[in-house]
Amino acid sequence: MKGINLSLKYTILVALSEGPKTGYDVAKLFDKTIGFFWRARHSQIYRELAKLKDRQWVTSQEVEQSGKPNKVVFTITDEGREALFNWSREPNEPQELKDDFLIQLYRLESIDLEAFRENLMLRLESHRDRHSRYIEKYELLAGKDSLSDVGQKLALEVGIRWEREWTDWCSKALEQLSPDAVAKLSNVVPIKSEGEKNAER
Amino acid sequence: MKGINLSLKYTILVALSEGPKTGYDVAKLFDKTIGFFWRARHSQIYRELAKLKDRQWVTSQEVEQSGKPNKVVFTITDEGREALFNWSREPNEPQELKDDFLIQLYRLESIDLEAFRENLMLRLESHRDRHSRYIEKYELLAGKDSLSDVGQKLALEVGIRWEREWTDWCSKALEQLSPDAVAKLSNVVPIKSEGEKNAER
DNA sequence: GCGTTCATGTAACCTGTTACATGATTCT
DNA sequence: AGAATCATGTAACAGGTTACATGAACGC
Repeated sequence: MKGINLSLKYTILVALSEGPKTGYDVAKLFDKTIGFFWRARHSQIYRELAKLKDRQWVTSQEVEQSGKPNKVVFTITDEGREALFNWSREPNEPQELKDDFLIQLYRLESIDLEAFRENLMLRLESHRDRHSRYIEKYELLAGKDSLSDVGQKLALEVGIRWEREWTDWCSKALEQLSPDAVAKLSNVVPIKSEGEKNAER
Repeated sequence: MKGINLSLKYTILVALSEGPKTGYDVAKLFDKTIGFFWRARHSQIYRELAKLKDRQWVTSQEVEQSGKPNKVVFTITDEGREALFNWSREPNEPQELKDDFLIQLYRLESIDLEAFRENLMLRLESHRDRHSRYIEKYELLAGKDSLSDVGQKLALEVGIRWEREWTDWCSKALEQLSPDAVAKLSNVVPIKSEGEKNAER
C-alpha cells in the first residue's frame, strides 16, 4: 500500500461491489467485461482474495453444494467499500505505452525487418478483431443508461479508439517499411558483429 | 525465458546495440527517448545487466576515471545480437489497456463521482502535455530518414495518436458525466452500506 | 473414453518499485 | 552552503506468470 494506485486489489473490490462472488466468478468476470482491460489468472485472484480477507475488506462464507465442489463466497464489507471509495479519490497516472514494437522501432537496424513486417500483419488482424469485439459489446449496451451502463460504454469507447488507431497505424507502418520504401531510405552504417568494418554512404 | 516476450532484457539489448553503455547511460536513455514508452529505475537496470552478463549476452569493462567514480561499460556480444534478432522474430502480443479509469467506470455507483470528474480534468491536462511533448520530439526528427529515424518517427506516432485519443475521450467523458447529464440518467438503486435501505427515484 | 465446466489452492520464479547506502565534483 | 550530476549497487516487498495438484459431473 505504499505506492498510490495500480491494483488488482481494487479491481476485485469493484467486482465484489456489484454483489458477492466466488474466486471462480471473479476469474470469469476477468475473462469477460473487465478482462477487456485487465486480465488475471485464478492463482492471483485467490491469493489476492486471501489478502483482502486479512485486511477485513471482504468476508467469506463456505457454501456446500451437491454434485459440485463446495465454493467460498466473498462479500465486500463496509471497510472494503470505504477503501474502494478512497481509492477512487486518489489521482491516477496514465499507463505506460509498453509495446515490443515501440522498442524494436528504436533500432530497426538490429532486428529482423522481414519478421517485423509479418508481425505487423498479424497485429493488424488482431487489432481489427478486437475492434469488432469491442463494437459488439458496445452495441449490447445500446439503450441502457444507468450510471454504470454509461460508464461501461465510455470504457469500451477507449478500447474502440485504441484498436482503431492501432489498426490504422499498422497499415501505415506496413507501407513505410515495405521493401520498396526501405530501399529508398538514406543508408547508415549498420552496426554488425565484430570484424566487419564497412564504410558506406 | 519461459514466457515469450515482455522484456526489459531486450530493451536494454536494443539500447546496447546502438553502442556500448554504462548502466547509468542506459538509465538516462530510459529517461529520454525509450522512456516515452517504457520506464525503468536504475536498480532494475543494474540487476538486469548483471543477468545479461551471466548469460554472456553482454561483456563489461571497468573504466577508471579521474574526478568521477569509475564506471562499468557494457558491450553487446554476438550472442546478444543473435538473441535480440531472435526475439524480433517472435510474434508479439498487444499490451493490455490497464487503466484505473476503466476499472472505475465498470461501477461508477461505487466510487466518488466528483473525484472522478476531477481526475478526468487532471488527466485531460496531462494527456495534452504529453501530446505536445511527442509532437516536439517528432519534429526534431524531421528530414532525418535513416531506417531507425523512420522507426522512431513511427513509434512517436503511436504516442501522438494515443494521447490525442485520450484527450478527446476525457473531454467527452467530462460532458457525459457532468452533474447535469448524470441527473438525467435512469436511476438504479445504488448498493450502499448495510442498514441503509433507500428507495429512490 | 475425452474434453469442458465447476472449484480451489500452492510453489517457484520473474518483474518492478521504494528505500537504503555511499561519495566526489561542479554549478549556482 | 546546497543542489545537481556522475556512478554503482543491495534489500525488501508487491505484482504477475507458469506449472503443479486434485476431483466430480456432464455432454458428445
